Amino acid sequence: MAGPRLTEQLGYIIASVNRRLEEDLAERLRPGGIAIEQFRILEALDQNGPLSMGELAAMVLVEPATLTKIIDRMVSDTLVFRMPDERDRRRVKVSMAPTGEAQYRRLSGVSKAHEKHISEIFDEADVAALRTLLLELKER
Amino acid sequence: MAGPRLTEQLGYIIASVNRRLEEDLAERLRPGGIAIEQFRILEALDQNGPLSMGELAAMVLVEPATLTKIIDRMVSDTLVFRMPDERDRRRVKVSMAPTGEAQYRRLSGVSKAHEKHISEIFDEADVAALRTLLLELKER
DNA sequence: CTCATCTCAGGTATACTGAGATGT
DNA sequence: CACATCTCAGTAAACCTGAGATGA
Repeated sequence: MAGPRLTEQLGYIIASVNRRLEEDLAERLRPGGIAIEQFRILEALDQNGPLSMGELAAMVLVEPATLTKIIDRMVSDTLVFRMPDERDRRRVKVSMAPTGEAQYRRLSGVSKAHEKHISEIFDEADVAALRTLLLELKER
Repeated sequence: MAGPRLTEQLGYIIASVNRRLEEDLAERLRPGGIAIEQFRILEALDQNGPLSMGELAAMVLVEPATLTKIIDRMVSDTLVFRMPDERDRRRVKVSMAPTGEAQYRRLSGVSKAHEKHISEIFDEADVAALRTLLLELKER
């Protein structure tokens, strides 16, 4: 009748690992004085060009209402700016501003270092296996 | 020079998966009107008996200061109670109260169902592999 | 008119930090 | 005295929900 032990549950293990990794990443971003979500936003914009609020919220894993406030702050800091989407004027597109590009360039080594930190724990095959399994889990 | 794509980074993938799983778990717990952290606390106490605030905080993945407030609420709801640890009186032990046991019993099927939901995506070997890889990542 | 997209506002819960109290 | 454990207070950011504005 007893449930599975907490520490053996996959959901719990993933939460722990996620916590650890976010601590590591936050630590690496601390000198830049930028939060993880903001960093991911800059990264997403750098890699995809301008994105709508909705697309960005899904990508950065925050609620739309929360993203509104994050972007408000980033606009104040002139990291990004908003623009109406001319094709569908309900949408608001977010673009990288020069300050944001500079900021991102300064921190762009962080992702690589962080990923490297992770991969040093495993050999290549394990990293690949882990990625495949997690991606499968993510899609469902 | 470009960093790894956001959506291919292991850290990001784990964050996404974690988010999905927490949504699923929160959904299952909604009828019981209990949050994930509180549920994990009840689970930890059920499986280990009374734990100190420090042990519990580590297990439930929250800061000690945050746990203090969560336990305050749970004490108000008579789910758990605090007791001084007689061997080391700096410590505060948290114990399950009868209401908590009843509440947990009512929800104890949730963990199993949640884990089952996860494992249905994979075959047994994949689940085992994933668990092993994540545990390795967790320990470092 | 219906639906989609985004913003806003109110209330609740958490994170983080540093300071304080108590005990080892 | 140094150190560990827990609590407390203040600030910041996030969640959730529902309501509103705008436009397809």
